[in-house]
Amino acid sequence: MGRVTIADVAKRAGVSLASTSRALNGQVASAATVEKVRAAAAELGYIPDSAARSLRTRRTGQLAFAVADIGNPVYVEMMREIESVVAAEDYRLVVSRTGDADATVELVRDLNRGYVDGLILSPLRVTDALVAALEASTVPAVVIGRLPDGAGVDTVMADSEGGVALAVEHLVTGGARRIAFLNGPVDTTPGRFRHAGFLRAVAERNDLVSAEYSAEDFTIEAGYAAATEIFENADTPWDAVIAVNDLVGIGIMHAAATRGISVPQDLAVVGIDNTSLTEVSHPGLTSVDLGSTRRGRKAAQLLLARMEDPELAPRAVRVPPSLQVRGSTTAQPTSVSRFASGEGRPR
Amino acid sequence: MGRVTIADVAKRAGVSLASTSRALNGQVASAATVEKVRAAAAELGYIPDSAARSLRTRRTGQLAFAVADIGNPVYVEMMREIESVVAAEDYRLVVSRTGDADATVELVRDLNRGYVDGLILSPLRVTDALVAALEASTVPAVVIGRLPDGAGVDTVMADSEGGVALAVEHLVTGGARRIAFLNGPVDTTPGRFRHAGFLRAVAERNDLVSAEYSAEDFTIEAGYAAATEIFENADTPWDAVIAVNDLVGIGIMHAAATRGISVPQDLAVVGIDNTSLTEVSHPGLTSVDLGSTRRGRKAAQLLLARMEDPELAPRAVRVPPSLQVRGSTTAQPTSVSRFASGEGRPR
DNA sequence: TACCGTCCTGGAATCGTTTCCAATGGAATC
DNA sequence: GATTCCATTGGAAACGATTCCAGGACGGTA
Repeated sequence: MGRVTIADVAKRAGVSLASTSRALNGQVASAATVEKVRAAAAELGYIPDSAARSLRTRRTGQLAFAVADIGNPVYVEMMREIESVVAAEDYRLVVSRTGDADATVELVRDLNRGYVDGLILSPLRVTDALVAALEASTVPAVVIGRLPDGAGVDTVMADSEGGVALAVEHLVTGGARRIAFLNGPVDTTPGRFRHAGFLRAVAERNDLVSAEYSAEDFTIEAGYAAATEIFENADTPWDAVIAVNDLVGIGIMHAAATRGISVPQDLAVVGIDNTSLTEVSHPGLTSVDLGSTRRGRKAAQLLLARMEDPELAPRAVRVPPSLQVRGSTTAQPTSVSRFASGEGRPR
Repeated sequence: MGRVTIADVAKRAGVSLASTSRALNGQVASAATVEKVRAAAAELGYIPDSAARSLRTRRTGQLAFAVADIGNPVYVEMMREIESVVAAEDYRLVVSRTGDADATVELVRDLNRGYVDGLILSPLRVTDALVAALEASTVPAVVIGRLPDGAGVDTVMADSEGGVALAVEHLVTGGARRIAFLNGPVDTTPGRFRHAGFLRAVAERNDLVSAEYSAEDFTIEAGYAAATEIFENADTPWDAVIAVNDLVGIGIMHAAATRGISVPQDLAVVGIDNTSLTEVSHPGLTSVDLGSTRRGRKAAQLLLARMEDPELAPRAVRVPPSLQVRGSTTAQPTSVSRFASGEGRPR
């Protein structure tokens, strides 16, 4: 015995194929028919075939989430949130790697195969070709990040500038005057905007000494290497360093520990993203929360809304930042006690 | 103009639909035909439809990876590895949550919808119904974890017992005699086997004082709470604690820090899974590596092999454990320097 | 009784591919 | 020149669902 199809169910129930389909899908059908069909389907253990249904309905019940590196906790947190939002609407989540710029464009073009009903994309680098592909796509897409003004694509963006300003303000309030920014690759969206935020925040005050460095990647290792170099060569002993993300921030803290620089007494460190890592490090890493889970949720909601009504005007949502202060910027011996109290990072 | 179908390409190329399909899929076709078809397809921007293809070929090019909680770094590491293995064979990855026991069974049954060609499942709890569903499934599945002996399903398992034994041995060598085990929920696969490993390892020596506790969940928070309670009530000051996983281990270290217990001098802590978190904490967390990435890779390979040949006899692969020693068990001031050297966790 | 409207029903078309199978044409062999 | 063979080809039948559309049954009203 092979697969049980709807035809088998129809035969067993003694009604037509059409009626069977209607009965199973809650379309118009008499109570008697529904009853017979339900029973027959249950007896046979009928399970509808996705491919056939997709072919006919032009819907897959799947959404894609594409990022550069699923290893980065910030993407994991987004994914979790997105999964929970779309699962509530019975969508499955397909994960993809964006790869390099060409691969990203290829990924967007591939949407036309129709293997998903929508895409949430968080590209590290945005090219013209990518924007064009997104605008041309018949499959709805939402971008988490920044697109050029006027791009006809839904986006949800973080307020990097505002977030970094919060960090600078916090550090200055704590007495810091010599503040460095350790960026990641500058040709990326986060690299560019977080850096810009730092420049602006620093420019707004005239009592600060500042400089920008950059790590080769958004990783702990790269952060460690870059920080080590800074510590060795800097003629200015920095009061504080703001890292482009938490991973790089952790790398800085390790480098400091290795050289006997104590955090936060000798050096304050601030990360960005407020991932769960901030609570694992010791001391806890003060971090700018750019709302990754909220961005994930927002993106999922935008996508669902657009799939509902494709004619909607493109929207750009901005999620406000906040600062989560931990031990890496203030000497608070009880800074780890939140595990008992349940405060801290939003879950 | 609507979707471009293969019929449009056929017309444009001036050949039959059948020939067009063959030409595009590298089946037998004359060079001239291939050329014409290629050109026509390119001009029209033809992209084959996944649903139609799946319906006909009974293949989707998708695999599912199902775990309890994508937030746990050990699953993220597995997923990364799995993704890279299957992407090389042009498979996409669908992520699912296992949820509770019933939901897991439901998930396996759902495979019969045919939305994926295979499944990699890492269930926290294994029920008879789950095993039955897996054995009955027409879609190949591989389980990362333990199934009852004789279950006709491919599995890849960690050597929890061996791994915990390594940890005990390491601690004893370091001088520890009073060793506690902080488990997670005991009715889960990892809870059960890691605990059993501890009991056996301890039983093999007669000079040890030991006890087992359990945290309510496999999280930092639960580890912190349980450890705090242990520190408050224990009449035995423990030399070392082995945690059921890294998250709980980190929780223990935080609890220790809060109470002024210094690690590793007053208390040694060992985690399990050797996730990236072990290098974020300070000091670094010594951890039993149960080969999560290798298990992920193995699982992916087993799955691909079984899809290739469904008649294969079920296989059970065991991945050997190792111990990664870090600062939480030995006072090594340079324990964080590996970021510079590139050693440590396999990537 | 005739007519109309409502509610259900089933036949058949359709979604876009792949692939079976019979047919064609030309080259090669005798 | 007839026969065999091989390489290609195109028509048509799947794959398994949903949905259009015409028609039948039935009840109510004139």
